[in-house]
Amino acid sequence: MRTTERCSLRDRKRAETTARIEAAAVELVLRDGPDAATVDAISDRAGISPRTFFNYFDSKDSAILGIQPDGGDELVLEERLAAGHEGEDPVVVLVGVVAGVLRTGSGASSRLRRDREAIIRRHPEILGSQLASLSARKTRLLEYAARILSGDVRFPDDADADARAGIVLAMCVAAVKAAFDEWARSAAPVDPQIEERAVALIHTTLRSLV
Amino acid sequence: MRTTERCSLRDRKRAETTARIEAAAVELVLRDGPDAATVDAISDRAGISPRTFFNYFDSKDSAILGIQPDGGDELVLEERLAAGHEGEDPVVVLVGVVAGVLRTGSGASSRLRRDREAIIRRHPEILGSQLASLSARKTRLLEYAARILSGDVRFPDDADADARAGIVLAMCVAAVKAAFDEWARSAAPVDPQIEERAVALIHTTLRSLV
DNA sequence: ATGCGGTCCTGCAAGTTTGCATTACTGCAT
DNA sequence: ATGCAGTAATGCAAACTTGCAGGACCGCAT
Repeated sequence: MRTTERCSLRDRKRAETTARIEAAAVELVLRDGPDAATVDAISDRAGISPRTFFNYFDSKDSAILGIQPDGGDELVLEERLAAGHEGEDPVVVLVGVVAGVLRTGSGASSRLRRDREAIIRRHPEILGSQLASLSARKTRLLEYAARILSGDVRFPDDADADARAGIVLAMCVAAVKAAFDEWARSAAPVDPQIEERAVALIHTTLRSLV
Repeated sequence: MRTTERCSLRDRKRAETTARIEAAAVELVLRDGPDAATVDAISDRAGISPRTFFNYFDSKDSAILGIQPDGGDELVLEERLAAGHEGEDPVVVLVGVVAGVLRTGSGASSRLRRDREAIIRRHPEILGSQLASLSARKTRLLEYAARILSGDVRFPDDADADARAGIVLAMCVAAVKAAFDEWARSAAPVDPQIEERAVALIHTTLRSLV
């Protein structure tokens, strides 16, 4: 649960404010569309100042999708890394991480999750722009990608390791985006298949390329 | 030459204004840094209103690097496509196109080109953010990628063709970015090698992946 | 309970970017 | 030369985003 994280008053307040912002953002987008859901309006509804909004989220879109700023996914990532990906296909791991970042807020209520699904369906641009800034802003993600690749025997540990990590990460992001787009177009079921679909897309692409 | 494109007065004026904006942007960035080079300052120096600035370029950074808005690279792309890429490796073609978009302004004076090199070296973030928005905003690029891939026998022509095009394009963009980063770090020579380097990076990555 | 150090919230101002409406200019036909 | 239609330039306002500075609040030691 997101609302009773760790017992300090400060932490509780932060969690509550975060939840209020996410709820406000999602409700306003569903009710009035993404253009009418301005930062001012969201902040108003969440009971904070617009300046404070940006202390909680990097952008309007991040708030809508519930993507915590850089430090927030720390947990998700460490978790996945700790979950021993030894011998696993780095592509599978990375696709999982990328999809996981998009799901930072998935500890939230099922109501929120359902609403977000609807939003992504109706306004795919939002997810698109967020995915675009993923590979750009999230240096951390790149570090993790490099770390994962360095744990794979197939990848040499030379000076180009970082460059390769960037390339593989970009591939994974693009695949996740493609999988989401497909899911958004067809009135399909829910997400767990999305990661598998992304991996499958990468594999067929690679098979064609080589 | 960019300043004597097609003889209509209108076209000449447009070309001249474009050139003035690019020159102003580059000079200001070199003199005062990217933060001090505001849109207002650039527009002032170019003798236009700040609003007009955005009729010529999509963003401050695009102006600095001389990247024309979506329609601008039409020519570059058509040219490359016309130059018969039959039987050529789609990766090579795409890397060329991506690098080409970054060089839209390369018809400009050699002075401008040298200054831009210096800017990219000193402020790599600019190139980074531009590359990030490439795969996001440039729908056209994606279309071309799909077209190129559809011309290659190895790629099936099924429903996933667009998804695969997105993945390959993302790979190429990431590779070009990596190649540029490398070039920016080492006090290396000039650009023609960058495309080859990007292709090489992709190939070693693929070899490791499969 | 009080006070201290650190964190958080807020207002303000600057900068980027876009939409809309108004005005000016170019290209072309008369 | 004149006028018309389309295109370009501009001003204006709104929205997003970030840095800075002042004040409020929380956690903790005394």
